[in-house]
Amino acid sequence: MNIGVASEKSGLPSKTIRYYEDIGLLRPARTDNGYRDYSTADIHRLRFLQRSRSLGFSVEECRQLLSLYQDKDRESADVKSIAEAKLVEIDRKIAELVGLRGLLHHLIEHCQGDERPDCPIIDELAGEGMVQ
Amino acid sequence: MNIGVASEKSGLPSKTIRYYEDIGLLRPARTDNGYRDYSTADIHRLRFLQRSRSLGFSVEECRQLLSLYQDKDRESADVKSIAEAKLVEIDRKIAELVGLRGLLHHLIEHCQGDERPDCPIIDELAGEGMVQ
DNA sequence: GTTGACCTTCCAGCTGCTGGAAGGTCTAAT
DNA sequence: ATTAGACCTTCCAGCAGCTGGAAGGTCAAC
Repeated sequence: MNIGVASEKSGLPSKTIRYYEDIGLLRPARTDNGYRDYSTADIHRLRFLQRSRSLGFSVEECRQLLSLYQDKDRESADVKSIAEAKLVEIDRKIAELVGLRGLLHHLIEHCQGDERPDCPIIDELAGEGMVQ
Repeated sequence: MNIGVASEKSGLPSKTIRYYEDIGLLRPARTDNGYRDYSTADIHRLRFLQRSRSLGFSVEECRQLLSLYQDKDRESADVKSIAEAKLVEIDRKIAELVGLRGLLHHLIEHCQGDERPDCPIIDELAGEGMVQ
């Protein structure tokens, strides 16, 4: 299978697939003309990568998960601990964004949004607002 | 004021302050020896940048906000629209993370986390799980 | 035989810094 | 007067995770 087909089947751009190869995530065979030749197992790996990346795992985490995926003797505890760490991280990010959202929303509510120069958003950013 | 003092007063690392100068966000004076010399107005700008960055605005958005900050004839509507766009973006990010969190949580709940190789997390990433 | 769609490699750039090297300057203690 | 150290300067390189583009090889159809 050429890279274009692999791209279509995995949902990853060709560029990304080549990049994953560059950083050693997978090594497809090559045909005589030098084209990459993907097996169905390769496609499974690519789809696995696509899914784990879109679930928010870093490339390095994906590397670990992929090796666990390919390891028939893996312990599910190994996978679970990676996933749990990621969950904690996601929770932290959500909390941060929710805090940000609250502050921004508050500022927008208090801004007239008219043609005058008075603006509580600017005041806050300048450190003169009521929200410290 | 030397860059070290400016760093302390603004809460930004010296490296970052130099970087902001590189990309044209501010141009401090220089003393005879070539050292950067920050005025109190510069410190205000740096604090403004620090706050807007930590509120999640991109450097380019900060550039716009900073020019509005320095524009005495600005219209608050201009600032409000930037802030509102950012709010929409934050909401989108939160929704995405919450979705992610749900899926990951679900997977973790169903994983034994023991010494056996069966693992629904891996199964899902491989595209064999019940969550598509 | 030529067009156009594919494929290859390599190099550069994106965001927003951060680290480090190599060197100049200033201050305070000896 | 010297010297240690804490500052400052510039420049170059790298982080993640791609993405774009150039320059060229290959293949299938017309």
